[in-house]
Amino acid sequence: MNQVEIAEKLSAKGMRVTPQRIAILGAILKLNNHPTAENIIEYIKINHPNISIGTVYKVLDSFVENHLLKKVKTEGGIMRYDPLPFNHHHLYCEETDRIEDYEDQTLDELIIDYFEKKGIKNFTIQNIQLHITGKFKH
Amino acid sequence: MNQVEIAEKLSAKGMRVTPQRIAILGAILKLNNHPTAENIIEYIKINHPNISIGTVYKVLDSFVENHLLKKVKTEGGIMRYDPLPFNHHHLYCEETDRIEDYEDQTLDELIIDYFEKKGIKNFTIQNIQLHITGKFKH
DNA sequence: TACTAAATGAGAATGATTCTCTTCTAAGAC
DNA sequence: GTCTTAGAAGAGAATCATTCTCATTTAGTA
Repeated sequence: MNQVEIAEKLSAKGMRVTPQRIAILGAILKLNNHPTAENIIEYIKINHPNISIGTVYKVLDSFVENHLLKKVKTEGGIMRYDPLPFNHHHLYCEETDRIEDYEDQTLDELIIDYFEKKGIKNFTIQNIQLHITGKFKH
Repeated sequence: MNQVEIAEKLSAKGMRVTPQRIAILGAILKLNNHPTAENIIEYIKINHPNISIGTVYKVLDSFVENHLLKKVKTEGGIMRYDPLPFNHHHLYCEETDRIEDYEDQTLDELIIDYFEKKGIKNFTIQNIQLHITGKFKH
């Protein structure tokens, strides 16, 4: 996704298009590894040494608010970010701290069907996400 | 679970039985809401005002290492803890920050069967956990 | 081109967690 | 029951991740 496309995404969300925001969203898409704020800061420092840490945190928050990003569920401590807007699942490797997206429409349908029939007492489901832990083979 | 049972659990894991450890694990079981370290500290301060914050963090870490607790997957920032040792799923209410355990053996079998047949390319599955977000009705 | 509300930069502040060093104690040996 | 000691705890400093504050800059509209 190039800068023009990113700018369009921002506009579409009613957000001002600033070089910092383009850089930050671009970094996340390029890194493509559910990065932490620190990963993102390190990455953009190369081409944008003047973007401040506070700005990165504020921009990330505004992206989450505007549904351009989602925070990844991890075991706490440090936030990680996910640019994929549509629902998907995650593969976690605890050894390497690597998180990969996992999409499986057949399984989605299976689970959605199951809960349409069964439901959960006293609970209205809004989203279902699988977190699969294990090991990557490479 | 009373103090004797907690002590037995600690012994069974080869851990020294100390009043602090009994108090901390007891608090988590009593709170029964995937508490943060701060929640736990506040709770045990009532009956154990001298247990230090550093101790609580160290004890929590040792419980995780010894499989007495698991860290809950959340969207980062603050760690929460889960005393249930066997696999289960979680219901998340983002409005209230409430997390409830969800067990569904039928669904477990369905998903395990599915992955036994299908598998995931380049990935060895170790555990599958559902994270269901939505709203509690009370 | 001018204007201004929104965004950014920079660094201080905050909160959550980890670290360090001294003191205490659980549990094993006798 | 006493002694010993490795492991645990207490206390507070240190670190880290994130948030806050205020002055300055700027995107986008008129």
